[in-house]
Amino acid sequence: MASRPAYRLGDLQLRILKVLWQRGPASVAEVHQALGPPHLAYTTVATMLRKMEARGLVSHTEQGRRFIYQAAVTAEEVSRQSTADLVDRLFGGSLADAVCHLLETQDVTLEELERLERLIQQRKRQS
Amino acid sequence: MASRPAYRLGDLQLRILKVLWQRGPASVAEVHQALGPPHLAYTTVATMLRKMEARGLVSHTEQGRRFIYQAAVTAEEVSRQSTADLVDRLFGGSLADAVCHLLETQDVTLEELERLERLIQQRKRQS
DNA sequence: GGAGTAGTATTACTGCGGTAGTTGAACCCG
DNA sequence: CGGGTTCAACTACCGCAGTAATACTACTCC
Repeated sequence: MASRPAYRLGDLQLRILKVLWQRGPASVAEVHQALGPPHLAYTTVATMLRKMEARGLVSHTEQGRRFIYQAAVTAEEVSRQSTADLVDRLFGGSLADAVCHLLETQDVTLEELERLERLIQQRKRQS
Repeated sequence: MASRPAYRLGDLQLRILKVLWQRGPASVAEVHQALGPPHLAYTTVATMLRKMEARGLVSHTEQGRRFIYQAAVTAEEVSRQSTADLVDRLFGGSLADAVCHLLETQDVTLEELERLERLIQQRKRQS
């Protein structure tokens, strides 16, 4: 069920999820380490993980007295939701407008342009 | 100065800015009305505007005892910043990855694809 | 068994978006 | 002049991200 109310994640939450996506299940200590400098307090990470579990973003199992956390949402889901949210908020849901804007205002290399071209070709064939 | 710490705007803030961008300078009452249903309390809008002014997002002049607010940031700035922020947070700054993801996970019509194609052509000529 | 250690639980505080009630000043109208 | 209206100011409260200190618990090792 679901269609959870479109999560808007904070910086730390995202960083934590990235760690879990990359390394799979991990203890608090591992996540804490993996976050790298500037190092937060261990308890900060633990607290955040607990809050995230309450929101259904991660889940944990116990291994002895250690908690092993793992992501409960996929990177796909999060990216998809977040980008859709932004496109919606800023561009009234028009994906083309959004991409337009991206191409117009951000720096793009020629390689990237060509990559996108290929992607579009491919996408066109699919429809 | 400057390079303000990358604003991450809330929903209401964005909606208010959109009103101001569209209609130009406006009184609280006008903004309030323009926001449309479901109608917030008048004071909610007034409070938000004051908070936004404190953050430099809008500014006001006085006309009699009425405050006339106007946007202090442009739509361009906000879109640019917000999208860059997202691309950064989610895709490690890679614009191509971001667009890729957009094309892969969201629905795109053929028309949009063709529009994008033209845009890319045009962009290529520019570089 | 007692000390240290590793780990979770509890609690707390800041900042900010969002929401709104209350208050007080100024203005207008009869 | 006095009462209703309009407006901004002030205050307050919720929820949540972020941060962390403190407290409790259990395990380990001499």
